[in-house]
Amino acid sequence: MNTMKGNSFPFSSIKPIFAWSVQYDHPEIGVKNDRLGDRFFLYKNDMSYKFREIEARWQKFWAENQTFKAENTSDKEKFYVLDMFPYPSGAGLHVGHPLGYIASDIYARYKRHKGFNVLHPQGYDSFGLPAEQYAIQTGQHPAITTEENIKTYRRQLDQLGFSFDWSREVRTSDPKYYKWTQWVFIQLFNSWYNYTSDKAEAIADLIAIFEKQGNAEVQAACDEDTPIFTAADWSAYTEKTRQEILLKYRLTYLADTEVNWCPALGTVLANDEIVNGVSERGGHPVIRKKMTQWSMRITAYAQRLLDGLDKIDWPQPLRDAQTNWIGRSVGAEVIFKIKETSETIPVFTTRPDTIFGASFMTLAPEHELVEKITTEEQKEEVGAYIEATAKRSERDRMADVNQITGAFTGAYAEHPFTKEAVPIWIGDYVLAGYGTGAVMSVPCGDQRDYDFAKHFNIPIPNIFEGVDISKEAFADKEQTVIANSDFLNGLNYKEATQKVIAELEKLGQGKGKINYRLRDAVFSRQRYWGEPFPVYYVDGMPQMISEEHLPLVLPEVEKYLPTETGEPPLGNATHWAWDSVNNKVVSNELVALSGVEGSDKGNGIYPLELNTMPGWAGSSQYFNRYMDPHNEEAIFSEEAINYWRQVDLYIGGIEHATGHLLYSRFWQKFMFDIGLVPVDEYAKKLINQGMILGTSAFVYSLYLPFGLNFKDNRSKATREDLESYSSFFDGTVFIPKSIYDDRYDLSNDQKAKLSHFVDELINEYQRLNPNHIVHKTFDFLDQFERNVHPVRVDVSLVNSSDELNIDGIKNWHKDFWQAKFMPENNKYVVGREIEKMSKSKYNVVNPDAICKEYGADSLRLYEMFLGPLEQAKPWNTAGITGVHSFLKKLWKLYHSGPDASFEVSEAKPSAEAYKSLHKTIKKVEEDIENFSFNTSVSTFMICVNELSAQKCNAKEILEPLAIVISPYAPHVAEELWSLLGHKTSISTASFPEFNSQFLVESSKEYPISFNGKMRFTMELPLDMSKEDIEAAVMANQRTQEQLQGRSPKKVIVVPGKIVNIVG
RNA sequence: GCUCGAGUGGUGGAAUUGGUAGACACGUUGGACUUAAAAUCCAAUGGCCAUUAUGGCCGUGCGGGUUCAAGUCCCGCCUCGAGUACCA
Repeated sequence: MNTMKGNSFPFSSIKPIFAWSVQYDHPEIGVKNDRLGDRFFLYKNDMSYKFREIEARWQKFWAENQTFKAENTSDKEKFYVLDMFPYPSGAGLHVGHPLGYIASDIYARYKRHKGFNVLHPQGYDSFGLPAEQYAIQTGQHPAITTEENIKTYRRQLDQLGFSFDWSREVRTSDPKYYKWTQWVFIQLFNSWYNYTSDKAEAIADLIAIFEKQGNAEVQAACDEDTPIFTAADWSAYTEKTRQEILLKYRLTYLADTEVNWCPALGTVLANDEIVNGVSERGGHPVIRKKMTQWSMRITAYAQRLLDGLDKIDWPQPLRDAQTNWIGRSVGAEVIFKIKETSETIPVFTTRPDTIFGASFMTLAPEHELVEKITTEEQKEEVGAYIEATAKRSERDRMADVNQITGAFTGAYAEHPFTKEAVPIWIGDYVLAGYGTGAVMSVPCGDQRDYDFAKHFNIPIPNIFEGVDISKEAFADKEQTVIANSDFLNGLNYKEATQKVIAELEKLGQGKGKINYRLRDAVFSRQRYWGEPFPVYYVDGMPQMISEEHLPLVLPEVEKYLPTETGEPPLGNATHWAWDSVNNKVVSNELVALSGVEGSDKGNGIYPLELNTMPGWAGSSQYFNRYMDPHNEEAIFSEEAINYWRQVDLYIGGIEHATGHLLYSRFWQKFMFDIGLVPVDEYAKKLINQGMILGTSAFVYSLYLPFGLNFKDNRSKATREDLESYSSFFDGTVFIPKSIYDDRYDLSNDQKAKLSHFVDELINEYQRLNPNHIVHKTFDFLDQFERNVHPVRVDVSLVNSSDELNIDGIKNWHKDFWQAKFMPENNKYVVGREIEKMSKSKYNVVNPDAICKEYGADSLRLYEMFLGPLEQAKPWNTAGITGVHSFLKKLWKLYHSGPDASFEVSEAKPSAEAYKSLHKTIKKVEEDIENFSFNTSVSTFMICVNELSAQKCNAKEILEPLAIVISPYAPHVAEELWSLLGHKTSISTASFPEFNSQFLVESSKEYPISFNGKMRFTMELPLDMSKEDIEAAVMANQRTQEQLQGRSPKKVIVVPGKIVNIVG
């Protein structure tokens, strides 16, 4: 919270010569001011640190001189520093956003000082949902909102003094940019994945293979239902069939995908938009529905995405997240024959060694064979079960894991070895989307199978030697010795697995297999504000618009909601058909005139795709596009990509671990395969900056029954209100137990306050209802939940003493004020909670105010000073005065002249001054290389404190010092640099060379410890021998005092470090 | 449940390869300057004990261990945070 402390003068550049102020609740004047207070000053100009003026001047200078423009050719070595580009939301930047940008900016500036040609671009991920939702509500075109938001972002970024090369700005929603997103999509469409060469290849090559030999020998990533065909079959197929088959191989393909469909809203919902099976907004029913959607065959790259992680310097948690997400598991596919039919069921298992323990099989309810194999007697039960599970969303299914449900199909499979009948069940613990959607259930070795068997009374044969399975399954494969398993008896897990796979292969009923959890990525969204697909449909088959006619620009629509027939918003466009003869977008009406849709006799006008691409489309190639952002002929030139190659340092949040950071690696690998980029990992090193957390404020509002439902704007219950409740409200006031336990982490003071408030209400009630007996009860927690609850309020409306700005609240949230029975005059109980900083949590802190009050350099230093970059940390402005006064001290060092005017001395600096400077150079250099920016800030403070104490004003010290500080506080550094007489930007200066000779010491303050505990220190020459040190220490009187006459057992002397005496 | 990360003063956090725990800052207290305040400067500030000085004891989530020496290494726990979840 802002306090009255610190440099809070409205005009920093002028210093008060006379001033008086009115304090809060001034005892004499009796004036109560609001928090910011009113101050009246008379000012005179002086030479103090005028950060506002300085920062504005240099920001202007950098912009006018394009100081940070990077060239694609240079004698210097290149270095590419990248930030994750922001989504320009309407809320603007909060103090959490710049954290990573400040770190990367420091690094980029440092690398420039170190003589690198640095590429440090910035842009906007400007397609996205918030702008679209705003458009739905207001009718405002998302492009306009987006443009406005970008302006705000740009202003906010500029005021922080980042060294971005803005000439390379990209925006994903700019047709000039998304032209190339569409272009990559076409390349993906025209490619397939060849497992033999282990890379993506042209679809034309695949066609050539099909023409020659069919697909039997082709090892490719393809749909599971791809039929096997010969060359003769291929030539006999119709064009449409061929296209259908090719679609099963393309890296981007159309497929029926199961989605959460909300008919009332006419859109697909993400899992977290559904609560208890109904939509979060509106409470409409949601069903699981198959929809034809574009998908990306990212699974083809599963292994390479895994292997690539070893080649890049990314944080371990992030690599772990991707590894888990890809979820490689090694096992076997086993094919079970179904008795009395010709059908087979393949299952995937990681424990083929336990096959003799398989006492049943379980299929996912959605499994396609379920209908075929279910017997007449079981039809009803199975049908009912499937219907019941279909109603439950995936999320619900996951939520009640403990509930065991299933149904018997009546069918039996044949065990591959024993040939015994294995009953086939269905159960929703088996997921349709993983493996084959079917499992062989081995209850003795898998807890889920065990629970299922117990629940349905299925036998649980034990196939492990000497293990008790009467209570639970035994899943420790390392401890397994197989028994009751024919040829596997006595073998351990490894041997048995090998053997059983060999036997299965002999039978032709299985093989070793590696399975991945990773699923193909759905690439369609039923949204307006995204990249249109460069796709039109002829006879239901997708056709690509040829590359030279890109971009296919997003059409205008009347409204941004789905159409009445449930089509995506683009279905509202009147001009959204493709004239394949003239290669342009034309009116939809012309499609109807083309006669038979798709027929050659028509006019060649076809419907365009109505879905748009997801958010991660544009962010999957932006880092490469920055290298050559204005190229209209190609996504980037060969020279540019070969010069910059890859990102050397990428800074961004870990929340993108399994989204953007995985998809973009996939795109890069694909682009590598088709020869567009020289490396298949685009970011050599990645750092995750920790989140800056916000402190949310809650008001614990008491919500007694009689406080509800005021019809007018009254904030206080009347006698009538209270009496109207008397019939069912017997006077029991439910005192929240929570006041007294720690659920809401209330302080004693808050508890007392809330408790007092309750008492007051009871008194009020009793005054009005004297016949009622009122008693407090602690028993009705759920009543409390309903009656007293924390209500979020904007943090800016609560001061540091937990006082509410009541007028502010009234304006801020009308409903909040009106709906609740609240006490008058600040008798609120305010609670606080640290959580993610977010507009929806009303806990954002805007950097603008801090910039205004302390300046960008202070904010930059402070954000770094908060703690290690990678660590999550709550925002708290309390300490910012520290870094701000550091900057003032720094400024003073260079202003030793009369009236604090600029003055530095040409005189030779002292040895101490050299030492202070070179210590700092060394430490800061190490810190930046290690991304330990917080410790650099304290190093600067130490240095400036030392130089101030030495009264050092030597140019020879202060000039290099400005350079060392400039990556962190670039504005003040530029100003000092120019005061030192330089005409060019400090960013062109070389980082000072560290010279160790200034740090050479002749003696050392040795810590003398006894049994490892330091007792005193002794100053001894560093060139003293071990023996002499020992002698000197032993001769010291204080050593003898410590020993008290005992002779030491041992004396450890580590020259230059420590002396330890063991007594 | 699984995976990863973290536990150090009133607070944020320092502590290279094991070698003076608490750097640097915030806050607090006292002082200087001032009619008064702000700003600035100085001093103290892990806890407990002692105080005439030199001091003493305990301390990095808990319990063990290795070592001359452990915040740091090893073993076993506890707590918190993040991610992920019926993945066969």
